[in-house]
Parts: sequence; C-alpha cells; structure tokens
Amino acid sequence: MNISDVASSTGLPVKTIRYYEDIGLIAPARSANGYRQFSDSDLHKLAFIGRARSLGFGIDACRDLLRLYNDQTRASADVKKLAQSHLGEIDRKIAELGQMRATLSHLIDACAGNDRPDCPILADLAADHDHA
Amino acid sequence: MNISDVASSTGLPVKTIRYYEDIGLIAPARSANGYRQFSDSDLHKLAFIGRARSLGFGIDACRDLLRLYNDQTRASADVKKLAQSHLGEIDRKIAELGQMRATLSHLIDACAGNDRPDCPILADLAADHDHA
DNA sequence: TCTTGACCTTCCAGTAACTGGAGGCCTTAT
DNA sequence: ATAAGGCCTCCAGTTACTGGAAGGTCAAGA
Repeated sequence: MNISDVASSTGLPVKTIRYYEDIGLIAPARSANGYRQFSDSDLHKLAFIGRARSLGFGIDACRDLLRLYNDQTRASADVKKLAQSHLGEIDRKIAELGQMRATLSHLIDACAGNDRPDCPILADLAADHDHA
Repeated sequence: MNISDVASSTGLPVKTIRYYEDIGLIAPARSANGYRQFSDSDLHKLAFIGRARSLGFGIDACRDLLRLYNDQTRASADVKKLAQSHLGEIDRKIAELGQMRATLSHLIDACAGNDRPDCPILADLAADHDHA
C-alpha cells in the first residue's frame, strides 16, 4: 500500500503520515524504488493514532497509548489514569475558554456596533485590571 | 521605568515584553546604557495587549485592536466585528473540546481501571472509525 | 576600592504538531 | 517520447513565547 492509499483510508494527510514516521511513531517498510510500503499493521497503528489525536491526546500520549495497547500485561488502570489526566486538561481548557467567552460576549452585547467610535470593548481592554 | 518594573505592574513576563518589542507591538525608548525605558504610554499599551491576550485574542488581533484604539475615527462596528469573529473561534473550540470531553468521559466511565488488561478506551482507539 | 548580587542586554535554540513548497525521481498512459 | 501524477527528501514557516548562555551595568556593603 502506498502512502496516498493510507492517507485516504485513515483520513490523515500524506504529510502527517510522513511526519509520524519522522518522529518514530511508525516505521513502514520501503520498496526497491524507495516508496513507503504500508502493512495492515502500519495502517492500524495510524488509525489508532488518528483516533487518539482526534480525542485531543498529544503525540507523547499517543506513544504511551500505543505502548499500552501492545502490552498484553497492561493494567487498564494505567490507561484510565492517562485518559483521566487528559480529561483534566480538557476540562481546564474548557473552563478557560468559557471564562473568555463569558467576558467577551458580555462586552459584545454592550457594544453598539455602529459608526460611532465609543466602544465598551476597547474601554475594557484599556481599563486598569490591576496586576500589581 | 525599567523592564522588571513593567513586568510586575503588567503581570507580563520580562521575556514576553522583549518579545512584544521584537515583533513591533511596542517601541520603548532606550537610555544611555542600553536599558529599555518604558513610558506610561508603553505601560498602558502593554496592559492593553495583556488584557486582550487574556481574552484569547491572537497577536495579530491585538495589533488590530491597538490600531482601532488609537484611531479616534474608528467605528465601534469594526471592533465588534473583530470581537465577534473571535467569539466564533472560541465557540468552535469549546464545541470541539466538549465533543472530546463527552467521548472521553464515556470511555473512562466504561473502564474498570483495575489490574486487568481489557480496556474499553484502548478498544475504542483500535476500533474502525471509518474515514474511507 | 573591590566585590557581590541583582539588574540589564543580545542571540540562539527549542517547544507542538504539523504544513507548504522547491527540486527531483518513478510510473503509467497516451 | 512525453506528460501527468505520485513519490521522495529537505528546508522553512507557523504561534507565542520560553530557557539559557555570555556578557555589560549598577548599587550597596566590607
């Protein structure tokens, strides 16, 4: 299987697949002409990584997840711990974005959005929010 | 005012302030010894940028906001448009994270988290999620 | 006066995870 | 034979900083 076939069947861009090889996530064979030859196992690995990435796991976490997946003696507790830690990160980000959203949408509501210059959004940015 | 004073009064790291000068957001004067000398106007600008950044605006948006702030003939509509576009981005991110959160927390709930190897989280990652 | 420590400076490299593009083989069809 | 399209590698750029090295400056104390 050539790289573009793998790309279309995993949904990952060709460039990304090459990148994953670069950083050692996969190690596809090469045929005589230098083209990468992907096995079913490579394909499966890439799909696994793609799914993990789509859940927001970082590359290092993907590495850990792959390792756990291939380790028949793993404890599900280890996987769960990893996932919980990631969930915590997600919750932190959601909270931060939610805070931004609240403030911003408040300011937007207060802004007339006409051709006059006075604007509560700029006023807020310019106001003293005291870091001292 | 030297850089560390500005840092403590804006809450921005010294490194970040230097970086903001590098990319042309500010242009503090220099004294004879080469030290940056920050005016009240520099300070105010940095506080403005810091606040905008804390609301999630990117550097380029900060540039635009500063420009609008300094333009007495601005229309508040332009500011509002910028803010709304940013709010849209935030909403997109929140939605994406919320989706991740839902899937992930579902999988975590289903995982025993004991010393046995079977794990619904890994099973999901390995399952066919079909991109073809 | 000397020294010590806290400032300040610049420049270089690294972070996360790709993405775009240049330059150049390889293959397949016409 | 040639043209299109797929493949290759390598380099640079993205975002917004952050860490560290090497070295100049300044104020206070012995």
